[in-house]
Amino acid sequence: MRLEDIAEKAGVSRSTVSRVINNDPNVSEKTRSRVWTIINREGYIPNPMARAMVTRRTNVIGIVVPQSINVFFGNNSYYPQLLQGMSEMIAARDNAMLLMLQNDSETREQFAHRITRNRLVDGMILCSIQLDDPIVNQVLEMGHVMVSVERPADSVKDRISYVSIDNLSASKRMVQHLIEGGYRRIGHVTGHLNIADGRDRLTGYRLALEEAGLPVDPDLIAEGNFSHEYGYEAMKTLLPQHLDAVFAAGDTTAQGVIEAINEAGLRVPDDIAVVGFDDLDVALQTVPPLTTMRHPIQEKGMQAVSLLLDLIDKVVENPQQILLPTQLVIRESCGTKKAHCIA
Amino acid sequence: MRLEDIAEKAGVSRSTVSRVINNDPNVSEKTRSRVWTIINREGYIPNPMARAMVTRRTNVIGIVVPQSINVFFGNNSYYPQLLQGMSEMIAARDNAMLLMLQNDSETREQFAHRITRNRLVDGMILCSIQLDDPIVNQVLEMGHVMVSVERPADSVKDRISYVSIDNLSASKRMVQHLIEGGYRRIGHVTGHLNIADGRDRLTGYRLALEEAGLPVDPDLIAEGNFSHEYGYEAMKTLLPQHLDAVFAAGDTTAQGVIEAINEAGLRVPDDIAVVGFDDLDVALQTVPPLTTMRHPIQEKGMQAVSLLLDLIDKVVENPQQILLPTQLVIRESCGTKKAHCIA
DNA sequence: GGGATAAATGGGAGCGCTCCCATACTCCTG
DNA sequence: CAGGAGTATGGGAGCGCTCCCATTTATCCC
Repeated sequence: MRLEDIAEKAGVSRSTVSRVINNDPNVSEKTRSRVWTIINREGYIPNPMARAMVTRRTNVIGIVVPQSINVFFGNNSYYPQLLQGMSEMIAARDNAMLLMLQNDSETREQFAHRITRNRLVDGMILCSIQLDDPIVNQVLEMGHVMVSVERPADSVKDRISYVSIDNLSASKRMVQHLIEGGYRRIGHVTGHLNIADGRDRLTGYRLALEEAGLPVDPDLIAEGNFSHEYGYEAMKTLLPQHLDAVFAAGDTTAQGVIEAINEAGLRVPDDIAVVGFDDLDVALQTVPPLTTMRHPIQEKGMQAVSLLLDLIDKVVENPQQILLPTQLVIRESCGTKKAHCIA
Repeated sequence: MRLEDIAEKAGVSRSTVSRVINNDPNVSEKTRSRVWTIINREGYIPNPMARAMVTRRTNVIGIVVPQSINVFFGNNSYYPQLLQGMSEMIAARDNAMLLMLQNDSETREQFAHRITRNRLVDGMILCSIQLDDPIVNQVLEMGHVMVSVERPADSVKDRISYVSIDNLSASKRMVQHLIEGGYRRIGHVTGHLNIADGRDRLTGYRLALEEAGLPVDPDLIAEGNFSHEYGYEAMKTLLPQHLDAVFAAGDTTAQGVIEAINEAGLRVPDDIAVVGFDDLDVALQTVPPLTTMRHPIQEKGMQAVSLLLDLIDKVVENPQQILLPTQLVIRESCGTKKAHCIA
């Protein structure tokens, strides 16, 4: 069933049917309703390719996930929430979502090549890009419209729109809360330091200590990558340092940290306080429940899509920066609840 | 850059360039290499819409997930593995993946309507469809090519191709293992009973008991839905029945079951043996490690894609059924390892 | 070496839409 | 009631490819 067939059945021209479908005001009420009747009766659906051919818009946007999916989804509610938000907004704005995952069988370069050669999408959302990620420049070079859900490297900051949070201030706030709680030897298990989120959280940790006049001791910092496993391993290396508190750059990491602490026969928060970041599902499953920094992940996905579509429609211009609010959520793992400071 | 521009630069016709791109053998080696040189130099990439317009193939396949993503990905490695497999095969066969998720803001009917009206995809893979799912009939009605990764209801079995495992035999085998281990009061926390996987596993449980001459006591069966929470709740209702073993229809469910058992002050497997199904990541994280039924989830995703593309290409005909092998993995949670029966 | 056969190439038509311009029709106003 | 502004409709062109058929060029064998 083609548009032309509908035109014939309705006794009007192609143009008129096209106008009806595209809500052009220049159609008489009478004609409009007659055409709609036929369209519905015949179950006509416009051919998206033919449409895209002319309009140069497919209404498909790409979600680029430059890591094997197992890393992303494994026991971690961050990406599901992000994707859910994107999916909601994509559907609301009548688009479709092309998921571009890096496969185990391909290198970063091959993946970058594969996605940049995709001429189907109107634009893409880059998830968890690394600061020196070659994908960014390649996507930029190919002239694709894009939005990152991660602060981009400074070198490309003025060419890339993004939606994120103020990781620096938020993690600084988190560490300040520990300091206010009376802790002095505060360790940090970092996130992935090649991802802005991870690096900025480390910077925030440093700033909080410095501003409080506390030393920033490299021996109290262990590198992680947001994962449970690294949290566990990193904490084991930190244990001999006799910390009184640990700021883990993510909740999943914090879970691993708690595990290592318990395994050493110590208790949270009595022996060592632990705080996380993100307020994922897991923050309520740890024992004790995790003090963490909440931010609207699903909302981030929605805003990213919305921004991308606005950029595509040229209703706004590159580069846009949207920072979403964060909220300190105090639970039992930081041990300040019953103590002096209820922030 | 259009195909025609390449033709001009190479001094050949559109047709010849098209032949080169599509690997038509009827092009001289000399011409072929000259054209490729120009294509690469100019960075030409064919317009997929124009191509799709003529060939009636977009090389995009839809992955239909008729549940909110949180249900799917939440703390559960099943879907990540499945998606990963699909992604690998989709890339290998030079296609793209359109992810169609049911949103929180829409009903099942709205979702079905949205996806069936999609004229972009060449075919779709249905994930975890329910036995009476209206989506199946609607997709069928619209004439979309599809593959299910779940055994479809009998009423449509002869019209739907699928890739799955023999859930019935596998779960029967699992329960037989418990029987061989000497257990007699074996309970079952079911999966989602409106999904074939869940229902078939219940049937397998029943058959195993019947064949062993044991009674099938409805009081020993509690309904779950593959989730952790339901496993926990279901087990609490089962606790008064003095079971000596429990077959959980999924590993995540088993995790909840173990939690409930521990909370009641009982131990696994000494007081109650527990077995799961699927061999997800979580099976190694429970204490003790979970005896479970392994099946190749990633492979399932790959086969489903491969089958779908073959159906689209008409190299095979509907309906095809592919059943993948299962493997009993014996760990500590069933208590048979040190006992008489090492199956 | 010439005719038959095969290989290589070119160009028209058409996929199903949208967009633009031309035309027809409506209605108001002086 | 003529004229003009606005409203409604129709039809050609073209988006960038592929496919088919016609034509040209190379190859082969007696």
